[in-house]
Amino acid sequence: MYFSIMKSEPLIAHFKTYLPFEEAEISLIEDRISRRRLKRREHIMVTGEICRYYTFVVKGVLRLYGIDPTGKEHNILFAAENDWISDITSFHDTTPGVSNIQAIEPSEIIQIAQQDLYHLYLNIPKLDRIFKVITEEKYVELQNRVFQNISSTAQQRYTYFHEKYPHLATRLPNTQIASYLGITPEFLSTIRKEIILGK
Amino acid sequence: MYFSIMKSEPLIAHFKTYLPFEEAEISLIEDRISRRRLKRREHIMVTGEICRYYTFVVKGVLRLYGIDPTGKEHNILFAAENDWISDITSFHDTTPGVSNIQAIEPSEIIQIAQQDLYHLYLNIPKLDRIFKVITEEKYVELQNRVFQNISSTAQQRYTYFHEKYPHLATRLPNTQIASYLGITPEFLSTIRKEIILGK
DNA sequence: TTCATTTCTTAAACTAGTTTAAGGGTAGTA
DNA sequence: TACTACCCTTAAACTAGTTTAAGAAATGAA
Repeated sequence: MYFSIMKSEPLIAHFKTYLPFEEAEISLIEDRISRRRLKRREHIMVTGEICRYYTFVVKGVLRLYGIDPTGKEHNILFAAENDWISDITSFHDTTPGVSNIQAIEPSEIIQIAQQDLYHLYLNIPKLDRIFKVITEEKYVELQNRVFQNISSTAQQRYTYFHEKYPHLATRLPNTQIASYLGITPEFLSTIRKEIILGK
Repeated sequence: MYFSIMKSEPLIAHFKTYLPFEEAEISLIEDRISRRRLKRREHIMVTGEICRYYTFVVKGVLRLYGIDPTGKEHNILFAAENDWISDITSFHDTTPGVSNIQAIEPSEIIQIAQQDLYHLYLNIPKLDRIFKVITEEKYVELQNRVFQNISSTAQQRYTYFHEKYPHLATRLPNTQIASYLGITPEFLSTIRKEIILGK
């Protein structure tokens, strides 16, 4: 499997959008990550397993979903290019996780194992700063989603999703979007018809 | 207004649950915070204002809420003792915020202004680490809430809220809880009756 | 190119949650 | 003490979203 001379290149480019990095730091990171390809529908974690990696998406789309007591899947988030995905609690505490992570499209990812990430935190202190900022950004996104969920109708939530994530909305099957919005695919279908009819 | 010799004492105790602190660091923090009391219903931020402070709750309960286009309020989160509350985007970007923060009970808070927090980040690097962990913890909580919102009925969400936040559930008016769950107070009332009747 | 699977749509019957309106209980204040 | 504002409840009519079932359209593997 050939990628480029530096397998960490897309990840370094991502970090550099936050703070500058030196060559020595880059090669520390290069030594502590792994890179791999995923097939469509391939899982990198399932409920009950320990989440061993912090995963960065180089190419493709992944979803993190939970399963309710009746066995139904519910999409908690999507991660496309330059986004992160992991079961944070399972990863940090090394405990069995409750979520599932699956590639929706054929994808390419970079992964950092727990011990490697902790090693990097120790040797590159600005990574604490960077992941603090990344987590804050993702926290704010999630907070906006909670506000949508408690204050809007399904149609408004669907419209908001289209405006905020056009690259995802056009690329994902509607069943996946319905699951993310918390409605049935059938109801999403009627919503879409109403929007076309201008209601 | 008299609090104690160290006005930062509850905040330091909070930080020490993450990492040890030395006297020099503590006095740096002591010099960069302010402490105040809030009356019931007092606001520390309203929509359109810039959120000037990261706020730590020493005593009492605050809520962060948004207002929808029809003018209705929706509770995004509550913060009780030893929790943080702020409009993160407005705080970091110094831009007008979209949320409102209000004391539900008479409360006591510790506040850190943006410049002071950045000064502390520079001089006490482990604060980056601590706030990274705090934000991750709060992110996970919010993710669980999103899962509840998209996968459960109102009754299940109410039961979950009671189990997860008993200290809040018993202390808040039901109207505030209904707003947080994304339902009307009338429907919460019928839910509560059904639970008592064992449905 | 064909077959099998996944994805999307329609419609009818159903359930979950809202709205409106009215009334009762309680706490804070003049 | 009585007033006011707030909080909670009940019930009936309504609207938003689900379920079930069936079929059409698109996609992927052989």
